[in-house]
Amino acid sequence: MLQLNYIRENKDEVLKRLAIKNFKDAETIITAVLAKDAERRNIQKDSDNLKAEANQIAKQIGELMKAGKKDEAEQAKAKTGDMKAKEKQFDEQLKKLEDEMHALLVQVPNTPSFKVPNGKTPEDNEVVFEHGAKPTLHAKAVPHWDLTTKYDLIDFELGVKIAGAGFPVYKGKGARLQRALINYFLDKGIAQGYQEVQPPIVVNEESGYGTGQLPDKEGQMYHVGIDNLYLIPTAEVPVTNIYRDVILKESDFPVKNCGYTPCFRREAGSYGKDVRGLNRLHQFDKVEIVQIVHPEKSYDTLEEMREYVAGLLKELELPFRTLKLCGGDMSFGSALTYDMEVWSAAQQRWLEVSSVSNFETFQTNRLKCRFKDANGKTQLAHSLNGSALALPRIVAALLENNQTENGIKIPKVLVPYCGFDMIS
RNA sequence: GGAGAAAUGGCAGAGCGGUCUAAUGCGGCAGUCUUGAAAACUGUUGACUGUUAAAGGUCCGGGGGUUCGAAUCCCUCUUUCUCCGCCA
Repeated sequence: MLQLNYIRENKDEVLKRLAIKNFKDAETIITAVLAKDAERRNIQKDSDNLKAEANQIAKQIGELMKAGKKDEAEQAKAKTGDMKAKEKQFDEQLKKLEDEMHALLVQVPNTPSFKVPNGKTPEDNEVVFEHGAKPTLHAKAVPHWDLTTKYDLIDFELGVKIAGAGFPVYKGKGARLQRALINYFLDKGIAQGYQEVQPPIVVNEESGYGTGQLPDKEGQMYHVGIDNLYLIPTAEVPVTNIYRDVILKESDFPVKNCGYTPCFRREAGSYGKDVRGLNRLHQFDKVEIVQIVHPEKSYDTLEEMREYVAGLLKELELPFRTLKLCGGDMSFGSALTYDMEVWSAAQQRWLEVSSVSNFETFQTNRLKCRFKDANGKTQLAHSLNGSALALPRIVAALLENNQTENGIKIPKVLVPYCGFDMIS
């Protein structure tokens, strides 16, 4: 959520930046917010004055009672008259205005960094880095959904029987490969200075709101109605919410956490080749990295995180490219996002396996995650996160790219984790 | 799931209707002393809002109520602890 103060003082800049994100109603909403804000501040002033007066009288009555001057106390009581009713009226007006302002503000996406390229669709994203040659496959090469069946690694139909489409059952070496990847990603994260955490995989409303999934993406999450909990769509939600209502010390920076969790996404409305095989699932595994940093450092941190994820892909020997997302393709809360895509050789397409974003103060403002700066002033920290990495599409690319006539080769770094070097 | 108790500042803990702008201790920070450190002593030490700065306003788990006045009384929700039951 954007900071009200910032909007108040930089209206034109906010509008200019929101335009990069192609946010249509910017002018209308921002103007409405500022109008309500001005009104609220006026009423607040009147309300505060009234309360000050009432406090004064109450104090006097206290002193009179103590001195045993009952009559004078009664006279003072009479002075309070309709103050109480007025106070109540002010409170109601203020609450109404605040609610209305809030309802408007949560609709406004984050202002993108000026580094964000203009554009509306994924085609407008900017390729900033490309690594590795696309492999040439043998003549009988097939997509991963055929390989998983051929080698009995993943049973999609069995998952349909147990839960539904999009909930695969990993078996044998397929399951072991999953476990290997999770351990590999976590070990790398720890080596990079991240603290490993195992958070809850359901969250309450407040947490969903804190990182921006609510109210914006209500329909994308599985909801446990009876307890009013949401299955997490990413570890970002519980891990970032660790810092909700926390005031950090400057010496705590950088706060680095990583965690493995299953992730659940309803993905309503998806269809076709995008959801074939492992391309898009309702439940999948992911290791997430999250950092809370000093505002001046957040863009350096973003680059560091991008490099880190790129390093993982290099070690896995997967051809990949890095995209800087354009205004129209960025997520709601992000100020700058890099997507990492691996080349899936049998499908002949790029698959997104990581998204690394700087949220600046967008999340921390909702979370009230702050720190005391050198001058002793509290200010909002910056939050960032990235997938490092999401498993299914990595598995898809590994299987497809490394298939030979004799089986599927496991990349060197994973062999110690898998306990085998070939799936055959 | 049943019965009982509790929730106060970074922590411990007092306050149970009227200077509470919340005692006291610990911790943190600054100073004195010291070559330096420790100890001791002195001072300081929350968040939000508001203002050029102040004044003022709000906050004692959340929400609501009683009252001229609520940390303190009432209702409600949540959480924690103790005992019982069930259980990986």
